[in-house]
Amino acid sequence: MPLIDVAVPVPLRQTFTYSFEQSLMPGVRVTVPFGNRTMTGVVTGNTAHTDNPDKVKPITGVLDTSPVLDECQLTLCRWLWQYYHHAPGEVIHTALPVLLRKGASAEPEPELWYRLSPTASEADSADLSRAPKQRDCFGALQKAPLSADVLKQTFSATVIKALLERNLIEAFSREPDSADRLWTDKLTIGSKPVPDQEQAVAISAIVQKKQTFAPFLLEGVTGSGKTEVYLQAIESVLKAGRQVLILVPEIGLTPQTVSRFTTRFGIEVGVLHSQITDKARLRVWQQARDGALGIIIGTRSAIFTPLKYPGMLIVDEEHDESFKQQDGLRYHARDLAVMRANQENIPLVLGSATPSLESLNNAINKRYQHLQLTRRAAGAQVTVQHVLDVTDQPMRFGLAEGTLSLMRQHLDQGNQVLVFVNRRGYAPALLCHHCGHTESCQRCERPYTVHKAHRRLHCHHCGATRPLPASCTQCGKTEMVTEGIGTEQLEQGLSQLFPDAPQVRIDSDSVRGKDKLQGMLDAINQQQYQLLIGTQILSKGHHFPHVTLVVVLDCDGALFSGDYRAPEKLAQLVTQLAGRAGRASKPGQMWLQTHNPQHPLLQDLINNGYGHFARHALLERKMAVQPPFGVQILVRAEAQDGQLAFQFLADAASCFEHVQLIGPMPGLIEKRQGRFRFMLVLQSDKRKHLHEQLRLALPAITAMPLASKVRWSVDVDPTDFS
DNA sequence: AAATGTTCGCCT
DNA sequence: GGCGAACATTTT
Repeated sequence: MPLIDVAVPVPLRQTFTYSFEQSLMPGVRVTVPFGNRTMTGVVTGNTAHTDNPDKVKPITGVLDTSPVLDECQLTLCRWLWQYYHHAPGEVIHTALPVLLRKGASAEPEPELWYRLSPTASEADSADLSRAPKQRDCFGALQKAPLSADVLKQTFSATVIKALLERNLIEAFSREPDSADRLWTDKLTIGSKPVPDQEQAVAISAIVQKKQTFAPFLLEGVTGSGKTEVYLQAIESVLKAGRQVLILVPEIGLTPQTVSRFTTRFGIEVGVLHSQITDKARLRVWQQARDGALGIIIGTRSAIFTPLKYPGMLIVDEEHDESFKQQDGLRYHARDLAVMRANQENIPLVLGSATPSLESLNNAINKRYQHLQLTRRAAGAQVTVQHVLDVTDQPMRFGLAEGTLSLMRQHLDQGNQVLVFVNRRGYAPALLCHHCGHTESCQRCERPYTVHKAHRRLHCHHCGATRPLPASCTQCGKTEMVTEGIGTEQLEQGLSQLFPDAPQVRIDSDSVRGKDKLQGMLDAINQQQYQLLIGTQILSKGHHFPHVTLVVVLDCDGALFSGDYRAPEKLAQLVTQLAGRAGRASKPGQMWLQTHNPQHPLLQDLINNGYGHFARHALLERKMAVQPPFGVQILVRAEAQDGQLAFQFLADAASCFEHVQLIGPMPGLIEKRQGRFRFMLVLQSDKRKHLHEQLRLALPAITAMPLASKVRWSVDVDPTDFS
């Protein structure tokens, strides 16, 4: 009997060998006995040898006639479990839509359709004269049978139900049409602008590389028309009958983004994001696999979407942190996109106004072809950036006098002003004026954030909340004072200082609910508000043409953070924010409040721009042998008893030779949800060597007695050190 | 991870 | 001796 390797969804770094009467195609789902239960696994290969022949059991069921993972996807999965040192079963689990993990059929379900019942006749139509809706519905079905989906767009469920009860129509099920490449007929190219010279160069460079692996870094300042380059490159791929997969950051997938593609090409676009239902996700997966969709646009996990006719991959805003998964299989979708494009032999476009240092380095080394858009289209304007020294300045709600008078000027001219703070809530801490005690979350040992609107304290690390205390929990005195400024307090303060300027606050608290953000953004651009207060969300993808002044409240935190990536993140944020404001007739300006106006990073950024800053930052990384010049792998551990987590990492550390070790040390957030967190950084200048060392050490680490007592995980190429 | 089997302390 | 909690073992 042939032996078959199966990836079973358990957190063990191995596949399991089963037997079956015949060999099976890799990528086919099977049910297998596992311990005392049965599980759904995926065939990864056929094998001749096994180390434990006496343990081999037979496969009990085969779920698929054709594989749910094609050759290319399986290769990517193998790469994933080796590169990220993760359990094969869990890798395959993440690569499949939820419903397929649960054993649902991978083939499209028969659709529900309606037609006239054989007994119905012309005369029945007349009987319906007193029920006009039913008569119309009957009339529609007289012409041709219709699918339930289509019928329900015009008629309500009650109308259909009534006709069914009268036995005038009947339901039947029908195999869905094979829609393979039907979109090629519908493809129409909407009106498009003539690209400028830089755009034209970029487009032709990409279009040339059909059906070959070719990575591009498209570095385009905001307003330089990156999207137009995407659109015209996509056009050429679609015309060749090939599919395009586009990855966007979590926050960037708005109806507007999608409509840019539908209006240009007139074809349906498959959309994948975290909000979508399991059923809808499976449907897009099937349609993409069957070649029924020309364009698929989605967030991180969309990188696993199968394509029948792969033509091109695009990662927009490639620097965005949301492309890196921060739990389970900690893959980076941008890096996986590079592997995938290589595997599928198609071009890959990584686009950003503020490219990651990793991608920029690859472009400088000529591993990626570097395409630059430096000119802004007519109508866009450079926002001038300044530093505002707040040392010894009297501050009101976190704003210096100088800042306030600037704001007054811009508001008086009828323009919009955007104030950026990176803290939600009213204030980041509540303390006792008498004894100095700071109210802190017991589980995280971090100060609570004050939310005045809800009259509660919230822990932003673990989500715990409790009522706002009237008196100090330590000494019982009732004089409680807040420390620091959050969006909520700023909103309140600014309404006092500028009572005539209508204002709006945009942070994850105020935009809870799916269409709320869009509504607020529309209202802003219709100039219903003059003063915009908000967090990160404001820096992502939306344009504010009436904003002429951007104020960043405090950038000192990022300059002296324990996270060596913090300056890069600040530079990206500031540059993205600056790119959101103003237009030709109303140029914008930006002021960064700081206690360190002479800080070289700040000076470089505002005087020379992100591109220069990033190249300089790369030099510093090179000297420090930090990524992308050095390789890092993080081993994290957490436990209720901090000593156990620390000891586990200390034991793990002793398994390595010739690897630079940092730690074990506490995480940037030392305690979360009642567990103490530690990390061990493995570092080397040679990627292969580090991975080899870890591969050799992992069996020993897994076998350590403490390994089952603490929660631990491996994070390759970490971006977050909390 | 999850389900089993094993050990051990405490109660009557 | 009986019971449940805590801990250890196994998974092909």
